[in-house]
Amino acid sequence: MKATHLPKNTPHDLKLLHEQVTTKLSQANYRYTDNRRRLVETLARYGRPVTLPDILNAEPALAQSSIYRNLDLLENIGVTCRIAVGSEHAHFELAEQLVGHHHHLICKACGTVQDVHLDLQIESLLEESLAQIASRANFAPLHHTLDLHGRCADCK
Amino acid sequence: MKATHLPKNTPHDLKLLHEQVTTKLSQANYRYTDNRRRLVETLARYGRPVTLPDILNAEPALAQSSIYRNLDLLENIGVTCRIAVGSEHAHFELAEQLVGHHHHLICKACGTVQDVHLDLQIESLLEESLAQIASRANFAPLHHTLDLHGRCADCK
DNA sequence: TATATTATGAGAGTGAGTCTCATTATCATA
DNA sequence: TATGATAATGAGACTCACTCTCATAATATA
Repeated sequence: MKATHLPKNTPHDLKLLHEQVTTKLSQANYRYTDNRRRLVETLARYGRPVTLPDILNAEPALAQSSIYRNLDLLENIGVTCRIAVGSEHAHFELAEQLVGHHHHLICKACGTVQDVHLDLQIESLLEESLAQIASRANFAPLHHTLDLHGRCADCK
Repeated sequence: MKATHLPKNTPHDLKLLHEQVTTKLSQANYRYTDNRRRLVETLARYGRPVTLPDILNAEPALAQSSIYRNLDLLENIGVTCRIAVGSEHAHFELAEQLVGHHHHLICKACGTVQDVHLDLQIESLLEESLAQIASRANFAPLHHTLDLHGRCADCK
């Protein structure tokens, strides 16, 4: 359990984030309750995909069932994203619509996931290549995920 | 290792595959039992990542516990690979050491996973870029996974 | 053949995640 | 501000993919 990244939770970013989430929620006729606000803020503060225990660690007053329920709801309206890493806890983070397209470094030892950005040029080459592959397979592409597995700085 | 593209279940490929698995098993002091042989052959025949129900469907006589146990054992010696797709069943396929590096088309609707190959040139550019990212993050990379999510031909 | 080791299968056990439902909070309208 | 309608919450029961246990069976070695 390492310290959370800080540059992401500046008051300004948080304010903007809350505004965006407010919009998305109200468009779907949902309320931006305290629970949901705390959940979104926790994800923003971590700045990387986290598990339910991570969330509970940051916000022990939240109920497990409510967290899962809200993560599901938020995922459906494009605020949150669930990623399956291994067979243990799922990881959750803010959706790419909010924090931008990125990829993951996944530590085989401690399970921590870290966000990284691919060179834009390679990213677009990749997109192109994937589009070709998809059309060849008669597959309707939505998005891609690219993860690098290995050992993080702390574990290697 | 080019024979892994389409005719995956030709007798010749199967024979070669069994030879490779035999070697790996004996090196680890394990036996190539009937159960394991059937499991490997089933994965080879499917030619794409499959779930436990898929395996049971092809080989109903196998015991669930034995399948999971052997998939675990085979994964540890580099014969098999488990991939986490969603929150439902895990998917299993032959390891890249045996069938070559590849990527996945994952259908959001039916959950089916399909193997695809990326253009070699882009693949190496990607490798390079990922190596850079890893070294910048002081991360020891082992391998990467690239999945395209969307809807398969049958579901779109 | 005898003996030690490894593999198997049936079912019990585990635990992440979901569902239920009674309670509470919030909204809309008068 | 009341009042009724709707949405959200939390505690715990429940599900189900997966793992573990242990008695039995198969295989290897002496």
